[in-house]
Amino acid sequence: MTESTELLYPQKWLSKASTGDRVTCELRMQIISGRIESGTILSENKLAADFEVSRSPIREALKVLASENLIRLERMGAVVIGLKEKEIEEIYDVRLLIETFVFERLVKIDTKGVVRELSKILEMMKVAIKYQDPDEFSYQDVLFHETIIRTINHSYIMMIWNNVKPVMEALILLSMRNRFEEKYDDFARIVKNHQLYIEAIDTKNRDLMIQSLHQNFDDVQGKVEDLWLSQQMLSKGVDPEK
Amino acid sequence: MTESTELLYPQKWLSKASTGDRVTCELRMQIISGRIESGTILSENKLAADFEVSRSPIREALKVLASENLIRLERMGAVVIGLKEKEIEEIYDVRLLIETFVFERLVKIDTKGVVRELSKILEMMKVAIKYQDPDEFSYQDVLFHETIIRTINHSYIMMIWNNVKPVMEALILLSMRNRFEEKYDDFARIVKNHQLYIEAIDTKNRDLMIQSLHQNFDDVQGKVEDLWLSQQMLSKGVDPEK
DNA sequence: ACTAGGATACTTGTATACAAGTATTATAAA
DNA sequence: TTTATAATACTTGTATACAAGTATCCTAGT
Repeated sequence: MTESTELLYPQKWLSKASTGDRVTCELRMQIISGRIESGTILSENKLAADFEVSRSPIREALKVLASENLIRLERMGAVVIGLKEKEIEEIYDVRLLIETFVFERLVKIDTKGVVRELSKILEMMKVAIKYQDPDEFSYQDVLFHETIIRTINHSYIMMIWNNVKPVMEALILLSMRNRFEEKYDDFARIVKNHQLYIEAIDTKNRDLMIQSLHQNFDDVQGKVEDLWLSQQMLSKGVDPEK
Repeated sequence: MTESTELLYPQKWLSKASTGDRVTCELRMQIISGRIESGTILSENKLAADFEVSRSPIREALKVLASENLIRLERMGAVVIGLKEKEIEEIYDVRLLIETFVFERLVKIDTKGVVRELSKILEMMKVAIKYQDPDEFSYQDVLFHETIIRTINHSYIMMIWNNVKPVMEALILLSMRNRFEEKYDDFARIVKNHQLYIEAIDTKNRDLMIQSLHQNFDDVQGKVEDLWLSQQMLSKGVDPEK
């Protein structure tokens, strides 16, 4: 497989990243986007040849992706698992689990600071929409949720977040790029949901928070299937089943 | 630092493990036990010299320990974080989070199989007590909870478990070794709590489950401080404050 | 005495070499 | 034709070499 295909991960996010990190991010995107199909067996040597790097950063990347449940390390080669509907739902479960836990802590502390911070991020998201920059929008979206989580200062919840964050980031990135081209008016709703989330935190309204959290998920999940289909058609022609 | 100190991690659990895994497990135990104090700066070269292996398995170990929040990888060296009270409580949070989630799924499915399996494990735990084998007991204890979690077939919950499991394992291991020497009759209560847990799953009694989960935590947590003190005195003499 | 600058001894990240083990394939014998 | 065996081409795991960057310490100059 020659390297004639373009890179999926935003290069400007990798300005100071190591080769290992670059490989990790790019491989992750290729797996989640479906460019590398699930079931594929990856070999360290082959990947090293494809990426034109040594096995060291490749090994590093595979370890990370395995910890994210995107691949499964076996005796001979790494088997690509990828993200199917089941996995997407599971990630949703985890995110719901994390953020509801976080919310329970948030209602006990002063949230003025974080509300202000979230408002700023939301403004940034609006600007990203205005200038039609899906990558910037995705970055701010992920940052939005990370900011909320970081507030409660819980290192082991943060650990969980750090494990799901890259996958979520990739998922949102792909979804947003797709929608900037087709369903541009979706973004008004997304912004509104985030506004609702901020309000929930500000007023410490538990029900409102759950509601906006679910809606926010629907925003991503609803269009994921479209994404797959387009990606799959792009990569292997037709056959949209199985 | 010459290697005149004995190994903390059960060697028989490492029969087919790679050098990297051995280093990971041993380093984890040394950090959690306090033999390596928090704040210590670890260097790859020094560790490689101490363990008499190359830097490759050391690097692997440090990456894993960093993902478990036991160390923090920085520019020059890895800073040991370790487990203080705060971290222990956080791990407890995560475990409560996971297992309550799991329970909500369990009540919706047939639990005959898992109840039987758990009963078997509990029998094994009793045997381990009878023959005063703290390592075997700890193994079965961890297996008990893993079995519960595995039942719901949720790869991303499993991912979280896989991240906290090694830390919990080490914690339980150290705690149990300590208690086999001093508070032998604690085990009757532990067994009883596990019996309660099984019953909760069998009868799908949510309250009972929460109750036994909390008690089970108290079993571990209650004695953790003793453990620290003994370990700290063992490693650096006196001074039990700060 | 004190500061500036450079040599030195670290650090990590990547590439490469080697060892040991496993799947595959081809060949030879029944 | 089928089966057993041996050679080969993989695989991963570990060790080592090298490059680039950073902290430290020592020296020289003021």
